[in-house]
Order: sequence, then C-alpha cells, then structure tokens
Amino acid sequence: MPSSELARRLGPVSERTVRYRIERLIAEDIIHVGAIINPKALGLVVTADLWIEVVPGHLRRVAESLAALPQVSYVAYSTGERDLSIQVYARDTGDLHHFVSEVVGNIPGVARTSTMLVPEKVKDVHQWDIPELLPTASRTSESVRAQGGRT
Amino acid sequence: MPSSELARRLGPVSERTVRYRIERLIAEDIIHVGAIINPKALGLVVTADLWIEVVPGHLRRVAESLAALPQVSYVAYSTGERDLSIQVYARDTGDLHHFVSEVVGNIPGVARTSTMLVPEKVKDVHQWDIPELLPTASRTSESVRAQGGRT
DNA sequence: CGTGAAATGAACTCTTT
DNA sequence: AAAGAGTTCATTTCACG
Repeated sequence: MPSSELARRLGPVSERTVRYRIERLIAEDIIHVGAIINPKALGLVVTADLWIEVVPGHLRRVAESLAALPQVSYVAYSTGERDLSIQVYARDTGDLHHFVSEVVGNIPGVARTSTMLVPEKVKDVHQWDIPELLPTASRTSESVRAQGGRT
Repeated sequence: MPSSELARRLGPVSERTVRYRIERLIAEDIIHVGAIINPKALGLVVTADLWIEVVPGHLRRVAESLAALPQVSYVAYSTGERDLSIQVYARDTGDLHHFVSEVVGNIPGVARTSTMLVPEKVKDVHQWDIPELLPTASRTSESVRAQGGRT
C-alpha cells in the first residue's frame, strides 16, 4: 500500500510522516519488511523439524554450521531435553533422510538427532499480528536494541 | 528496490515486465511479501515452543483454536510422539506459564503439553533463500496451487 | 509542495499449444 | 484461436528532498 494511502487512513497525518515512521520501524528493528519464499513452489514439498543434541561446548558452532545450510530455514537454541531445534526443507523423504544422516550427522559436535515430519502448517510467523491489549508505547528503541535484534 | 532498478540489473527486460513478474509470483503464492513484527520490540521477550498431545479426532479443531490465539505465532501438525507443535510469545515466564496452564490447558481436546523455552533464534524463515542447485523452472503454477498455498 | 520517478492500464506483438 | 509473456506508451499517482 502506498504511504499516501496509509496517511489517508491514519487521519490527520502527512504522507511524509508515514514514510518517516516506516523507516524508523525498520531501522529500529521493530518490523522486518521482505519476501518469504514458498518452498513447495520450488519442489521442496517435505518439511521436517529436527531436535539436535550437541556435545558440550560446541553449541554455538554447530548452530552456525546448521544455519549456513541452504536446506535449513530455522535454527534456534532450546532449553530442555534437546539443545537445538531446526526446520528443514527437502524434495522428498529420501532427500530428507540423506540430509539428516549424511549432512547433519557429520557436523562435528552433533551427538544425536531426532526427526519429525511437518505435514502441514496452520499458522506461521508472517501471519502473526500484534495483540490488541498490549501496552504498545512502553519501550524505547534503545531497550529494543539492547535486547538484540533477533526475533 | 524500485522495479526499474531490478529491470536494469536483470538485463534486457523492461521495467513493466518486472512488475508483472512480481505480481505473478505473489498471485501464484510463490512468494509472500509483507512485514514481520519483532515481538521483543513489543515487550514480548519470552519465546517458547510447545508440544501438544490431542485426543483423537480433535486435532484440526484444536489446531485452529490455537492458531486463533494472539500469543501464538506458529502452529503446525507433527508426526511422531506429539500431534502439534506451536510457538508462543509472552511478556515473561510467569505470563508464559499462565498461558500454557490456563489457556492452552483448557482447550477441549488438549491432552498433554510440554514447554521448551527458546532463548535465541539463530536463523528464521525470512532469512531463508533459494538453494542455488535447485531446478527452478520445473513446476507450473498449477502444480503449486494443487499442493496448497501453505508454506 | 514541486519535480522527477514509479506504478498503472491498455493496446499490440510474439510464441506456444 | 486462445492463453501466456513481454513490450511500448499515455496517464495517474507516488516518493523524495
């Protein structure tokens, strides 16, 4: 939507102001604007979640190795039984199995993995919207940056 | 980036063509363009993954109930030990605990939940890029649509 | 707010089926 | 001949400073 249209809807505010606001939201890492690619459209019709156990001291390095892989769309640390949680895309289950056993399994520091297929997503991050009740004006951009940019 | 700039970089192609292509990618659900909100910027500094067991026959209904909740950013079916995998945002761990035990726990059909904190994300969907090696021109928009729009 | 740039809609071509 | 992709061009609208 053009900024001018947004300005019209927001009421008594200039189009220039709207553009400044959007710039600020992006600069302060409050929103991220971009395109998300549908892996199914590329023939990557299989999605799976992996739990990964890592030998102590290798966690960060393993996480970054995984994040660097093109099949991997999501990597996060996790508390609890497992150390890392990742999501991967594959052409088919054979492709997935090869990836888990040959690629992930051979990253130094990976102790154990377990795989769960994700047959269908019902809701995804890009659909998440701000809860109404939230006290929105609470935090400054300073505190946001201090907490780290990652969502 | 303006479409005209894209057209320049793509080589011998008109700026109008570039915009038609982008329109098509969106219409055919190959890419999704939008903004992702950083929950930390809203004071939702705690992220957690939940595994949910559902009593047989209630799966779809429970999944949709969860997806409707504003605290929930991600809902997916899962094979294996658990039926559903979701991600939630909370103000703090107290808020999270209340949400899990009072809100999720009271959805009819939810049999069991287990919660894992997500201390930090290393890579996320919006950072995922198309693997180079992929045979990109393979599938038509028909087959994409037939596979369903969900990513 | 004025100006240059970008988006839009419509007509036309080319190719493929 | 019909559908799809790309081009050109006139007009409206927007983004930028």
